[in-house]
Amino acid sequence: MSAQPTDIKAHIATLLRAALASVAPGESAEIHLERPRDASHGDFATNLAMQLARTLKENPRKIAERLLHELPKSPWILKAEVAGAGFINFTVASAAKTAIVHAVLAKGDDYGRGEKKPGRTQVEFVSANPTGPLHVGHGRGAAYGASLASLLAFAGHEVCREYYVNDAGRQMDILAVSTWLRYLEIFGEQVPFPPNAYQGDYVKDMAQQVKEAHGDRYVHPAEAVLACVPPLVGEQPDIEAHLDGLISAAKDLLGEEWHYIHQHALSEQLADCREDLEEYGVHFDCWFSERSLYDTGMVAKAVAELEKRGHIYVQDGAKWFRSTQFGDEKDRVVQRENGLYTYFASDIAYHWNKFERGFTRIVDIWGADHHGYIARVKGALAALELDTAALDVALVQFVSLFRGTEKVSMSTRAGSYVTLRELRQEVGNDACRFFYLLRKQDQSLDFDLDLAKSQSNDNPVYYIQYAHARVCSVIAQWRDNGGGDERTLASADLGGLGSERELALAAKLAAFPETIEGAARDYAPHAVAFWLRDLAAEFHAWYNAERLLVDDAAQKQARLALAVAVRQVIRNGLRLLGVSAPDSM
RNA sequence: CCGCCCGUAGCUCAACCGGAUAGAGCACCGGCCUUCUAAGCCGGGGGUUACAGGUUCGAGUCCUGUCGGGCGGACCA
Repeated sequence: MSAQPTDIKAHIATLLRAALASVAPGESAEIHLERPRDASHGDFATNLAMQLARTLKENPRKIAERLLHELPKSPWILKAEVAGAGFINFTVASAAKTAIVHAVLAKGDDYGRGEKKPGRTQVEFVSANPTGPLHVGHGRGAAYGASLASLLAFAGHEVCREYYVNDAGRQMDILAVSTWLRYLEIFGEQVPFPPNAYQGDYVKDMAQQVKEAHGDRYVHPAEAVLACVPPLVGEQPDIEAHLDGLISAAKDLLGEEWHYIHQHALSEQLADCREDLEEYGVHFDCWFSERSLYDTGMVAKAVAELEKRGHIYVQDGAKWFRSTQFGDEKDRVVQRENGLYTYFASDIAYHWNKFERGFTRIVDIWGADHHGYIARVKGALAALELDTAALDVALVQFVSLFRGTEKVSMSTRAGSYVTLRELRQEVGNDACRFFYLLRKQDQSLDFDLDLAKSQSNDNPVYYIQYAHARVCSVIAQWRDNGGGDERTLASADLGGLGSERELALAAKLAAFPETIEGAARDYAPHAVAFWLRDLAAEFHAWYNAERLLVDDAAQKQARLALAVAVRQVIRNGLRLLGVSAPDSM
């Protein structure tokens, strides 16, 4: 008799391959085994015969019969039969199902971890401009990116989590000049604050910090500032040009000291952002500076390389990348008439740099409004003869925030938004992370604050955590009543398990690794969230139907072992989602 | 006008890269606490998967078109 297989699914696949070899030699059809929703269809089902029907030109049921006839006997298969249009359904022995409990307890935190995969994956996410607090939209990108990265890592990939810091653009200049104008206000120099500058109170806080550190060192008379700026006149004044004028004025008047204001604003906002994310349980391995791409000449080098390869032309004084040759709908400017590079140019350099750092898979997580950007970035990679297939872009749809039925408008510049920090304080980190993950990232999300707050006790995350806490509670009582060390449960005799619910639970635990694999493949952490909800539901049903602390010692051991295995899998799953697994609630 | 993402129960969403009778939660109705946490369990009603074609053993899933919604279409980022 063969040794009991630790992976019954793989065992069946092996049997099927053997049958396939004798029924259709040379056929290399992929063995696809699924777990039927309907219990009457057994524990596993394959559509192999239906797949073969195409090439063999034969009735799928007949093929299934022949496969079944050639299927090697196994003591772990109780029944294998043809059903429906040509499915082969397998029913496996109880012992082959419950064996998973030992596997879970032996592997512990590593149960579900995939084999180490070759290559290096980078996941870049959030990457919000460091010009103000993160808001609820960033919260979704952060929750998705962090969980996806954890999921990929757990599935066996080497993963690097990166935040791209946009510290080189006009937005940073606007933040710096906003800070400076608030600083001037403190000293009574009234320069009208532009409506398109950053309005938030945090700007005033930074201005105050500058004053406390350096006194009036950066003060210039309001008249001197306004003298450099074209006044706002007419029906529709050009407020953008006015703002640019203020930036120029600030640079001229402050000289080298402009950089201090600029740097102060940047490092303050970045530190705030980092702290916010760490509290949220979102960690980055690398904070990559856009400005460094300019400082090291990478941007100029990237444009020069495209030019060398003949993909650049000059028109109206600007340099254009011929992205239409690579599937984009129009060509794109990389260097403006005024000599400044565009954001796109630094992004080409950035992605080239990602390849140069040795990543074999690059995952960019962008807001859905950037979707038009994919074609041009891939086009640039193709022009540089880099592997465009190595770049995957996951678009995260928008979050609309509601207070009841009232939609909350969100604008960073206007300063009217709910911050991620406020959201976390109101809803809690766990519920917040989980709520975001409860839908696919490519679905737009209505986040009702009132609902999230009032329903926080009905949030499914508590349902899952409760299952975990319940097991902890039972184990604590068992231990207090002389049960001993729970580690002894790892070798418990599982013969006491046999009810339908127990076998279904064991089968569910066995499906965890393939759930991880599928979720990682599809970039779909939400699949883990839904799966955990199902697991918790099966556990709660069992818990209500049957006592764990029964008198029969052997049965008690077996049930407790199953419960601890469930707890372990919940813990492993929640960890990937960035949600805590509390011992009590 | 063009491109991308969508359209599934009253609401919010799933559905194993084409599989068997499309599933959950919320809401609604009815039951279960002197025993391990009732943040729980058990039961019930609720669907022409926007619409029309096509591909095949089989379509919510793939293709075409129509309708409806969201987001894009800067020498902004």
